[in-house]
Amino acid sequence: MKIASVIVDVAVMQTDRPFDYEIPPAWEDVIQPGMRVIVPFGPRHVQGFVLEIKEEQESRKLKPIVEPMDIVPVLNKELLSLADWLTAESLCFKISALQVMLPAAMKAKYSKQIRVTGFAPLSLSVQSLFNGRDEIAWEEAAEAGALSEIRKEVKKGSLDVLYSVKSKGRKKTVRMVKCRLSEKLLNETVQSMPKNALKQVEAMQFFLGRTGEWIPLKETGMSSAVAKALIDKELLEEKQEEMYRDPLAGRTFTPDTPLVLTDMQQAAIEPILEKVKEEKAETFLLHGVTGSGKTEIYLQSISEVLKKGQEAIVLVPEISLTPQMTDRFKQRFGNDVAVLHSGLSTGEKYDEWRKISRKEVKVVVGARSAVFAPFENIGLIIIDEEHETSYKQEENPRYHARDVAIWRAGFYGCPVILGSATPSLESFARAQKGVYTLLTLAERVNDRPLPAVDIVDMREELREGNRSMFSRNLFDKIKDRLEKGEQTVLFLNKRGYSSFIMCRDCGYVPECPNCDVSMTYHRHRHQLKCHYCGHEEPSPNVCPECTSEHIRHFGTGTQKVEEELLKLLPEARIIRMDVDTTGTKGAHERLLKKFAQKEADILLGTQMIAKGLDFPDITLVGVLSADTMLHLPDFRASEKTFQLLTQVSGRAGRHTLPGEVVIQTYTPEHYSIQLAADQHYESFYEQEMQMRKMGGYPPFYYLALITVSHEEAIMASSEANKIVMNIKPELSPAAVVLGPVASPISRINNRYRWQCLIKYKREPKLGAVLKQVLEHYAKQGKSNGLMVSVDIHPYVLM
DNA sequence: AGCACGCCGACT
DNA sequence: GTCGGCGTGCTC
Repeated sequence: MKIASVIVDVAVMQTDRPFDYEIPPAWEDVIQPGMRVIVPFGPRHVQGFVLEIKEEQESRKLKPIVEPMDIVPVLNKELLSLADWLTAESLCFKISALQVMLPAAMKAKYSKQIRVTGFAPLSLSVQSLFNGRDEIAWEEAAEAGALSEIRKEVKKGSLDVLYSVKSKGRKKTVRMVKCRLSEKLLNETVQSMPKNALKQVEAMQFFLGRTGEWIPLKETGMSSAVAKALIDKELLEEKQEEMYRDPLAGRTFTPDTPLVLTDMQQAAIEPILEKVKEEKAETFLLHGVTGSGKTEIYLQSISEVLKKGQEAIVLVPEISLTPQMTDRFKQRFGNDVAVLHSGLSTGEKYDEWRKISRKEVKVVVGARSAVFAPFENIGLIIIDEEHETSYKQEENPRYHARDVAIWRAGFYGCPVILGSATPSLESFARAQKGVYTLLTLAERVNDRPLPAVDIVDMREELREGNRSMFSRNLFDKIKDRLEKGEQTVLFLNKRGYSSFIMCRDCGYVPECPNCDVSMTYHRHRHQLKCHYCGHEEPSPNVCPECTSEHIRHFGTGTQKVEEELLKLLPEARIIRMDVDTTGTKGAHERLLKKFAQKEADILLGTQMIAKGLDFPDITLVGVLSADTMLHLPDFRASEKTFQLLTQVSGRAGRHTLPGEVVIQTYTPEHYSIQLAADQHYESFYEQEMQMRKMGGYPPFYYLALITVSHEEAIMASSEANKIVMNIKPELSPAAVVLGPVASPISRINNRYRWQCLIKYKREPKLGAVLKQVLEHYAKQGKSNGLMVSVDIHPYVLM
């Protein structure tokens, strides 16, 4: 008999293995590895992925597959083995690794119906619930509080529970109609149709000269009632045609042509093209200062790949997946490009995915998850802004897109380009060691100078009596640009946009009742919100501790900056970009467009404006507080600060007008600020490498983070201790185990969190040991309420 | 994760 | 004596 081994859609340790199912003879030629199927699992039906198909001589009693969910496999052999690797690397469940490769629309949606069997009579109360129908939704019975009643009926055999599985996403279709008559017959019919059927005659006349042609119903102008009548009369025929939702509808792209490369660009692209030609896997680190023309190198490398009939994947950080960026790919490669980003609806993403899967496009530009694009002949993978932390997924499977890209490139034998003006220390260190090949673009295209950078010591400002958030230096320069009609970008180096409130009299700061974090103030709704558990409450007008009315809205959010700016420069036209103003679809694009068209003088924003902005009239960039990020409990704080400041500075003076940058800080002596001002990557690298070496952090050590949580602090800490005791003897003496200590965020959702950090260089057994820990707590933990999670190569240590 | 089965307290 | 609480164990 033919047997399929299937991974079921139940993400827990106990079901994290293949289950065997009989393939019914009817599906024997249909079902293949990589397909989704519906299988019975216990009393219900669930979605599953076929891993392999086996032929067995002896028949055994297995449940049969209910039905396939796909006509062709959604995951090919390569992606299936990538899932194996992901599972092992990130210690996730196999099902999570499989799901992450597919668009959300292909997740299963489960529902239950209750059906009358007719085998036995129904009780009166249940009869009235069904009210003549022979099937109702489970939820309806639940709402009516009739579940126990229903259960009894099911036992009696008078009712049945149906479990259904559906794919979430729908293919979008359009109704098409065609006239079935010949031209001659149509003419006659139009004449002979009853005169009172005016609309029908009108509709049929539309088809004169287009008989036999499929036309979207919409274009014929007839109503659906008319269409129905004509179809019933067999004058028309209809069908549903599958179509793609078009996220770029109404946008046109002026095709562009390759630019002439500078000598430096030429030198950088040659080794890449060579590997493309040889079809050899090699990872290049393309280190190019801002404005040095990395994108053109990407574009021309891709061109070469397409010429060979191969495909290319381009990863871009979500935050810079702006039209400005994607348009360049669209302009160069037109309809060969699919774009995947979070701004698309589930359906739109599904459509883009299908275009890729059917090989209707050759290039994918997208955020992290686009690294799983189901191409089968990849010739190049590019990761732009390689250092961005958003390439690491912070939920299971906790993968890094860079690692996945390199794996896939190994499979297909193709190069990977990691591009950045400020490479991550990990990547640059690998380039130094020769693991990656370093390519350098040291100068801006056309020799445009890097902008001049002023560092302003805000302590000094304060000492001299300037208590505003703008230093005199920055303020004068903003005023100057206003007068000259040039543009300014003001950057608030702050995670998010949020502020908190504090009582000025007693210093009370409202904290989330469930989590150990202060709450975020949302001005538009005058609410306090917790970003970790979602708890919300009205913002108090009186201090709950001391009843003082002096409540200060603390933390300089962009809104506050905007207000103060307007006070000082009422004539300035300001565009504010933060989570509040870019929440709606397309808002991001709209605001940037406004700025590009010079409808504003100042663009004020957070992280999201640090990248990709490339407007000729930006001649001033101001960083309001460069060091807010520096004091986070994160060994990467300096690196992040350096990267951000360098990126932001790169926004100024990219065209003919020279640029200036003002960086305001309370710690002007810090090397990450000093060296970012000098745009001196190598020096920063050297300096930071020393710090990492001393601290025993990456790239000198790898990290693994174990987090233990429990409702009782004691339990979390004692179990974390036990774990450490158990792990330590399994590791080599070279490994360092830090902690356990309480997590920086010591409580989330009423669960206390303890963590321990393992630093290691080579621990072949570590994966197995950690898996054991997870398995142990999956069994035990369920009853004692303990949760344990493991993050290999973590980016968030909180 | 669901869901069934099973074993103990408060109700008609 | 039954209803329903949630501990335990299983799902090809």
